[in-house]
Amino acid sequence: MNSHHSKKQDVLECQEAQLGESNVLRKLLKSGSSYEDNIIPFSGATIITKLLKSNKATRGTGDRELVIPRNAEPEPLQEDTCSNSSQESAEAYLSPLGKISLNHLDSERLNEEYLQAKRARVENIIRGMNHLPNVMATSIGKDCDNRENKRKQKLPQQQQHSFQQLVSTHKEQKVEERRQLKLQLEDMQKQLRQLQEKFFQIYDSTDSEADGGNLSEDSVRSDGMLVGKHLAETLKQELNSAMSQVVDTVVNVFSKPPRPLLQVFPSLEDHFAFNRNNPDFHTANQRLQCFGNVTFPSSLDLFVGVPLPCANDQMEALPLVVRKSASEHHQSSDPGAQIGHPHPSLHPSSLSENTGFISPSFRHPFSLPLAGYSFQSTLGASSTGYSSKDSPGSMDLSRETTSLRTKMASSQHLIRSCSPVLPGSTEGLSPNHLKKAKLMFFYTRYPSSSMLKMYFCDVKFNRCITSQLIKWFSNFREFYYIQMEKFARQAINDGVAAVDDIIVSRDSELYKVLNMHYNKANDFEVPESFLEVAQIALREFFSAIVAGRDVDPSWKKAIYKVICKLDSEVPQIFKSANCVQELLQE
DNA sequence: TGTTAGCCTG
DNA sequence: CAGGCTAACA
Repeated sequence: MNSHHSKKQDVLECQEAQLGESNVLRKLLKSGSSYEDNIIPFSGATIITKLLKSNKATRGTGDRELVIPRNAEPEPLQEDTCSNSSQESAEAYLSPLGKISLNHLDSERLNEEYLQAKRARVENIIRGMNHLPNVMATSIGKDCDNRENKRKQKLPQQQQHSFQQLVSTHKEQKVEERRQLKLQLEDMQKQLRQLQEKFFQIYDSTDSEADGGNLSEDSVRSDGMLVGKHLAETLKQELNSAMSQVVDTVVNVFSKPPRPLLQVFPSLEDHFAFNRNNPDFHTANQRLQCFGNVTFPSSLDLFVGVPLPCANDQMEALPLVVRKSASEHHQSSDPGAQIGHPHPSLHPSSLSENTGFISPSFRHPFSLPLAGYSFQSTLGASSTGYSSKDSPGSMDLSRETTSLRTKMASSQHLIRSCSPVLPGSTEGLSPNHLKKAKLMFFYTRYPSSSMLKMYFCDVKFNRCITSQLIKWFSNFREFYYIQMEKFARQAINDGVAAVDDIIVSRDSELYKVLNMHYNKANDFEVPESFLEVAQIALREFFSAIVAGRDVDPSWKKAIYKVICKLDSEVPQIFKSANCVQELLQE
């Protein structure tokens, strides 16, 4: 897996050795598949990780207002008693049902505790920064200690004070702490920026010959090295943005009464979405998973030195690999069971084969299509929906294959994400359009060109595009009828006598083959009507062959005539530009 | 004459 | 899946 370490990474490592710098950004880029696990506690990377985690938790509930920030808490180190106690109090405070009726003193106290929890979190972050390379100032650590003492001083005695005292001292402390905290955070942000600058100086020095040191969009796209820079540049922006959020949010938190149900950090969706109307818009979950599971080095490895294809956007991912699993599956089937016989292992909701299609032209290098990635990396080959009867050894091989396929898909995706993308309606047809067309085929085998124009409204139609789209459906039909004939003949060979014995269900091999072709990821629920039409078509072929009509060279035309009348209405959702994403989220 | 379906091939 | 080709059709 790591045998093909990239030149890019070697360069990075070399430069790192020269400068004697361990680098947060590099860690982000370099960390392996268990990205989060490998991060050294309190390294700078944890900041980002925690930010991401907080968002993950937020998104996971699906209801931001009800998110309890507890989920977003940075995990304290065991020896970090300060953080621990603070977190405990914060948790007690944040318990949604435990403390409903509060008198004023209680709320003041809880307010204080809440602030402490917030401080602990910030300190946690600051500590993280303190572990960064030498560019980070040491003053932060001191501040942290001071503040720890301060908190210890004023922890328990509050209840002995009079109400007035409590309020006034409290206000003073709050104002003072708020000020200090703000300063610290801004300082932190500045230091982080310095760190980033250093990182990018390294980058600039390596490819200054290539682009004169400019970080222009065009140059960034011009080769694999620059793609890496593009990625890093984006990361830089994200870091900056994240840090600003931290500062703003914490300052904000300290300026307002405590709100247990506060959303601490903005969701990644807001953070990364370039344009919701863009068909390439990813769900936040996908993006989150991509951060959580993506193996950056692999991705980098794979696109280093690879020319960026711009002209042809249609690259179906590794059909051979997919077919392999399918053929293995077929071999395991009873030869006589090709039609209408159940095969229990295929689960309709399997999410595994997502790599069958590469989502098109994502602009954000981190927006990897990793919904499938995490499943695959977790479940391995068994998640393909097909049961494997192979030996453990070949299981591993198959697992490797799956992993490789996933990575290559990701890398292709990355490559594509770096090709120039025109805003608005696309010039050409993207892989997503192809996927959409395939899904539409489940409803219509013979779409008119006017219908295609209606359903692909995000496409700038011209003669070429229209004929390409028509050609697609022609190809779909071709495959469809070839399968029909094949399975009809097989049924005859298998001794099926009556047409009525031919049933096409979701367990049928015919259906599986078709599903594999038009719905590789198996993430779309195929309409029942498709099964009915397929059954009719299969029976037509069966009858024609049995009757010997296939001696006529044009014997299929009669069948086509029947099938073309059986198109059903394509759901309105297919008119949406990003319907593929919408459909597959269900 | 332009468009499209279908077949064959790579 | 795309390209090339033919035949059918408007």
